[in-house]
Amino acid sequence: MPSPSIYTVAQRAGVSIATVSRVLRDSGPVAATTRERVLAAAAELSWSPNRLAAGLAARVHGAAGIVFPDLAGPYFSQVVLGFEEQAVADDRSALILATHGRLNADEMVLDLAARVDGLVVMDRTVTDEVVRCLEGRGSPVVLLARPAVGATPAVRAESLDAATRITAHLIALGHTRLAFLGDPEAAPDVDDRWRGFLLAHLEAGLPAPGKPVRSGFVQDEGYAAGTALLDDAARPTAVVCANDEAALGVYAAARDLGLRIPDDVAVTGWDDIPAARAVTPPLATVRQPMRELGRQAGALLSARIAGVPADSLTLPTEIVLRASCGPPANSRTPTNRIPTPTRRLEP
Amino acid sequence: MPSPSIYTVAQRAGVSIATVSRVLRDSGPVAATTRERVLAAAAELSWSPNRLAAGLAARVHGAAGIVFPDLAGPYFSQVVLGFEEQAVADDRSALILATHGRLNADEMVLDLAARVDGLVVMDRTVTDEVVRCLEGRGSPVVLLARPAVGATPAVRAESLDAATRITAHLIALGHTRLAFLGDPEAAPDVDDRWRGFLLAHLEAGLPAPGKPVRSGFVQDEGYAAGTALLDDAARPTAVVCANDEAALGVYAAARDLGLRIPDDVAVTGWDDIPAARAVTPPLATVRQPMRELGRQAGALLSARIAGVPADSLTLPTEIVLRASCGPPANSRTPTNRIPTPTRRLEP
DNA sequence: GCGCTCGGTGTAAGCCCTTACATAGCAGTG
DNA sequence: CACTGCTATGTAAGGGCTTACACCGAGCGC
Repeated sequence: MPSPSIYTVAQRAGVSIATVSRVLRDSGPVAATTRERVLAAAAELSWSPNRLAAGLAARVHGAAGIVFPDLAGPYFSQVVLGFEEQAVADDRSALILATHGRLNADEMVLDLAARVDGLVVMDRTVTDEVVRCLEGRGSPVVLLARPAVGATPAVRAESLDAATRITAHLIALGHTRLAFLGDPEAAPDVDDRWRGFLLAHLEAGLPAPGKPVRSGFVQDEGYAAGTALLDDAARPTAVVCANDEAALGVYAAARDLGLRIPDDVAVTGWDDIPAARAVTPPLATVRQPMRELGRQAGALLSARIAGVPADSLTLPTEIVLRASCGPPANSRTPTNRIPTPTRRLEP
Repeated sequence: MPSPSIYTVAQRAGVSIATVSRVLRDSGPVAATTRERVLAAAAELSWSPNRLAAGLAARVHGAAGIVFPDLAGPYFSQVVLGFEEQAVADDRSALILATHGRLNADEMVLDLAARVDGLVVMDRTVTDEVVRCLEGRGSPVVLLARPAVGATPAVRAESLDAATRITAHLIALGHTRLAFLGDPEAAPDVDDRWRGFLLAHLEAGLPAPGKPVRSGFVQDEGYAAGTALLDDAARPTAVVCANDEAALGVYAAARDLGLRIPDDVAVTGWDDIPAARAVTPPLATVRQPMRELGRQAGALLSARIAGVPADSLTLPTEIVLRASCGPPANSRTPTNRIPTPTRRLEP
């Protein structure tokens, strides 16, 4: 038995397919009794309209996609979840695409674009070139955690200023040998954090720090980089990490080297993942509104899909000072927060 | 200018639309020179076939979906990522749907089913009823981390045995007052863990333990539950947690209550998330192949979509003993692993 | 030379909807 | 009572692709 179609339902309800469509989409007037009959017929056949056909006719996909490098750690998960929430709120399905190492990322993204009404593109997953190509083909794009491209808006969390200030805080505590752990080339946000780190040195009149100690976003890489960095008599007294998970790797490295945090080495992270509060000492970090980033990107995308031009947006971050960056180890609930203001980028 | 269609391309290449389709789908014979011309025409117009139309004609969505409760923590992220990998490998897009608290989950899942070729359904997101309904409508389903339903197969990680053994390990260390932290009603897997916990008591001839201390999967809930549990003179000497994040919440609770792990209280988790190795002392836990769960579910789904009947599958877990569960605190690299065998459920 | 097989191509019939436009009935006007 | 203005419904034209089937010419065995 072939699955029922709008024709089957129309026949059973004794109306035309146009009326069935009207009932379902609630477009155009339908008599109450007719509506009942149609609904009943649809229920009896347990029919639901074929999305493919509906989309084809209406020229709409009813779906939005998000492209991200990986789903490693809370940051990406939360962003994706925020995006999904917004998509559902806008009555769209959410498609995901992780590029990881995949070399044909461009191709995959282009392919994905053919099945959605718009796309959120994170980080360095694809080149600006591809973004322009997408827009050229009529796919609205919103960038996330990377700079705007032409008329394509970007949603970001403030990084530069927060990085400057958390570094300045460490310097104010007396640290003079600081290291940055992370890879500025891995993501635009990390580059901002690195530049803030540099800026704080400049502003404090300190000599320029050493090059970044390259590390990815995962704990294992933080452990490896942290071990290399700290297993040295000339080790820094403070390590500013590009994200919390790498910082947790440094925690493990310090523990395995017999170093105490913050007495022997101060550590800061970025993101404020839950584990940051579970470790001892609690990890000082910069909180960014991960879920909100995804949600806002989704909302901007919806606007663009609707034809409304959208401006770029920078969400505020919040410095969260905790015991890992130097306050006496005996302080019990070190959660002072210094908010930074929201700001909108000029178009 | 309307976007190009297969007709535009055919015209430009001087062939019929059938030939264009053949070139693109590589179905049927096409002369090499003709192929070139078509490809060139498509490139010049930067045309790519409309997926909606293609899907409609071929009666295929080229997409698979996964339904999960939330994306909180590494477990769900990794599972989803594994699923995405498999989907891409099978040349399908991945759709996600988080049900969170949303009360109309059933409806949303049914809606999602209308836009994919098959669905992976995790945990208690929807009832068995809905699963049957989906299958009834011709949507293949694979269950994940929940029991099979009729002919719908399930992919799971072994829980009962591992829970029995890690509890037995604690008992062997001399613990007699153990508590289980987690909500057996929250997820079938947690229920298995709870039953394993009970079983170990039985086997050891210990009196039945108290009821589970209810807690969700997130750290904050673990903290709250842990605080309530430990802030009591009659506190247990060991806490078996339903997952690592809740266990990390217990870590924070213990710290805030001035209790030492494992001297004052032993703690175990579940999942073996990266942070389990970063905390001090390292967290003993049960590793489950999170990514692999998602991948296998995706693979089974592909099989079912292809019309191949698929059997349920249980993946092995691995007990990872670390300092949190009792070995002297000075032991440095406590990573003994006790593997459990893979097994297949009989159909 | 003759029918045959077969590679290469075109024709046209769907796939299942949405929606502009046409039609019909009916209550309310002047 | 003809006419207007609705509301309720039907008709039919797509939307952009896949694919069964028909067709045509060329190489081939005999």
